Amino acid sequence: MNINTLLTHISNYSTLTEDEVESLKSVLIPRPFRQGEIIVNAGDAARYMMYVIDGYVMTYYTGEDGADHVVQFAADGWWTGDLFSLSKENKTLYSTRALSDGEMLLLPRSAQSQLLDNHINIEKYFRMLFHNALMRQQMRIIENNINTAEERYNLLIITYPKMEQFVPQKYIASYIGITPEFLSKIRKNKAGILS
Amino acid sequence: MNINTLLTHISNYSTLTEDEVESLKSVLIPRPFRQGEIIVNAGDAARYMMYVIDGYVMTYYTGEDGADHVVQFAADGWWTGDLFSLSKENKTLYSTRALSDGEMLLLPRSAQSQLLDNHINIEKYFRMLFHNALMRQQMRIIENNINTAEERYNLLIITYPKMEQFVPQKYIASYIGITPEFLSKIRKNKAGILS
DNA sequence: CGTCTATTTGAATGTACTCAAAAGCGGTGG
DNA sequence: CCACCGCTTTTGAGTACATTCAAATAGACG
Repeated sequence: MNINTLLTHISNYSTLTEDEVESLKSVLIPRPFRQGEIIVNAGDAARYMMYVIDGYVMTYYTGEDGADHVVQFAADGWWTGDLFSLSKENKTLYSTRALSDGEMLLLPRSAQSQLLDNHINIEKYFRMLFHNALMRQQMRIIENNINTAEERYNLLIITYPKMEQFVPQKYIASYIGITPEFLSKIRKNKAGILS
Repeated sequence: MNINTLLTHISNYSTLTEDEVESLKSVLIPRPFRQGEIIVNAGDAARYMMYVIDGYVMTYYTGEDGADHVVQFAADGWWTGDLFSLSKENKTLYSTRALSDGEMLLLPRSAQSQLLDNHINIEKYFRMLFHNALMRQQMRIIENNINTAEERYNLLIITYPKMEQFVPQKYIASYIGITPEFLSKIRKNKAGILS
């Protein structure tokens, strides 16, 4: 199992002791996945945090009307899904689906609680991780309010140029909060401008 | 200074030692505020996290066009503003403004770093605080995409009924991402239905 | 009371959605 | 290898949601 990518990621935030590294290694579960596979289903017990080593996944919320709403895309080097694994909630509200073949590491809920309680540097890592994620989400809410759909789309493909190559358009549409039909029209306009 | 409200809040998440309580008390700065006062201005050095003891404040982002966008309201018992005080950034992107007279506790940036490094239970508290805030923000993004402006408004006043009494409508409009004019029309429709 | 700001109202416009149908595309089986 | 199936994307017409701009009204505060 290639845990190095995660250790490198952690080292950007916090310095783990040998002991902490070993404790972490001992509880992570490698989990390969295939394109299209549903890795976690909303309503399941909230069991894992997931760290993507290779490939692409997305996490989405299914509304009362049955429509899916993409919350997050994740590529290698990203944690994803199931923040609720740490909270009081038993069930996760979100589903996670593979957009390509790949592999992730699962960090089980109970093991994570143990790690956090016993290893201050791991606690620190997650504190900083959540803090950064929170700042980004806050900015995303503002950007959603300020920008039109077309501007949100442009921002997305500038920030993550590779995303278009592996994410079906309808999921991109969902992520930026519009219908697939309307995204198609936006793209058509852009093409017209460039030609 | 009334720090008890904060200590109670912390005790919901983490149990502090006597020593930790003393350390925390020693660095908090009471800060009374008056209605309309700008407590923090965007572009200022990111100096404090703020915990509201009494009264109401809001935190907002000023766009390139000069328009303000409300990020968060905070009443007593809420942390607010300036998440960036903990990050690498030197300047805060957000301004904080008092919506009523009241009082807050300031937790200076440097003191907070010290506290987090030296007191695992305080680190744990903030980890859980950020984690909860992150879950809420994620859900807010989804709700913004799913719901119309009218539904977002209804959701807000059901969740925080008292808010209408002290927050000017234009700020509520900003928070839910619409113009003040359109919020006025939404409210007019509701009144019509009720009469 | 007067001034300043917030809110309301209305008309015209722009942005995004719905619904329906057609076209494109990838995989599967014959 | 091709024909078909299911799913995604495109296209268009009609509609709904939300904004802009301008003007009138209402409230707050000194």
